[in-house]
Amino acid sequence: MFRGNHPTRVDEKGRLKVPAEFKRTLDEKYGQQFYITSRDGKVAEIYPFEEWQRIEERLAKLSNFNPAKKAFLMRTNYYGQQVEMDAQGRLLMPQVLREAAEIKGEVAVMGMLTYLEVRNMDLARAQVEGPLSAEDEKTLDELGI
Amino acid sequence: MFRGNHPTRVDEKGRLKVPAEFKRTLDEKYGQQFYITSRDGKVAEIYPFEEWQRIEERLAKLSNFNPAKKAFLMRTNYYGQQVEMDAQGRLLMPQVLREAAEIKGEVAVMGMLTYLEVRNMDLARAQVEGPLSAEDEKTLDELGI
DNA sequence: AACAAGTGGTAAGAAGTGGAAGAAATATTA
DNA sequence: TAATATTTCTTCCACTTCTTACCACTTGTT
Repeated sequence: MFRGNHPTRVDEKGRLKVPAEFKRTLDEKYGQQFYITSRDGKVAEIYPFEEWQRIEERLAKLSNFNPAKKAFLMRTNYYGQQVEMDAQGRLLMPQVLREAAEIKGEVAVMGMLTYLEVRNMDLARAQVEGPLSAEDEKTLDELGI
Repeated sequence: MFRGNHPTRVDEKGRLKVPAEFKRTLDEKYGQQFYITSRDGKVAEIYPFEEWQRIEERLAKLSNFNPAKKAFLMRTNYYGQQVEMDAQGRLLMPQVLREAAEIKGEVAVMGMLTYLEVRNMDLARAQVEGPLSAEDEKTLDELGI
């Protein structure tokens, strides 16, 4: 299960160094194959291939004419590529995605339990600056968080 | 149950010495694993891992599209890391969080019953200086406090 | 004085980085 | 169209930096 933020770098060749903490989990639970994509072009998503296949299975239950399925596949196919980790623990990020999400230099790699999200560090920081809205605090308060 | 303020220090390597008083409770009730994060970037929160999982369970009840859940997870994921205590009773604070909340040198560790809050000592002092606002006093008065 | 708590340093190994060599793809020219 | 040149991409190797686990000392407390 992936949790928390482990900052890392993407070099000029577009290779993302997988943070050691996440790599340990990947090595013991998954293979070397990954599917890297995005559903909005702002955040890159790294799926161990086995996890991506689960998503495909769920999609298979929907008709090929289902608009949500078509829209989702259009996006994930556009940004996506199957990628293998190299011997140094790096992943080559798809170029279209790198350009769309400004994935270069310092990036935040955030654990989303079953997969990883990659964001441009500056954009991520900007997004979390400032307090939660009063409305959001109320929702969380009701849950006892 | 954690209560009160036990000041301690964070060394240049970012290691926070857990005050003995809190460590006793941690040793007898919890494991060595912690989730350290923040919801506002101003105050670090240290959760025994078991306690953090409870929060995750409560969040699981909300839809992934719930704005409060999204905002909360974005922040806690951005600042957060899973951390293990070393043999000397120290916790390595995540670097992004140290920088955001100015966690270095003298800090206040305050017991929040199920978890701990860590603040830069100077900022904490400034925050408690001066009297309570008239509005706050009124609220408390109505409760008979 | 003895023990618990807190602090600092170090060295081995892990993590991270850059670059060179080889392979593949594309372009160029006869 | 085929042969060759050029460029881009990819894989692999070697070096450097940094982390972290451990050890040892200092300070404080009972």
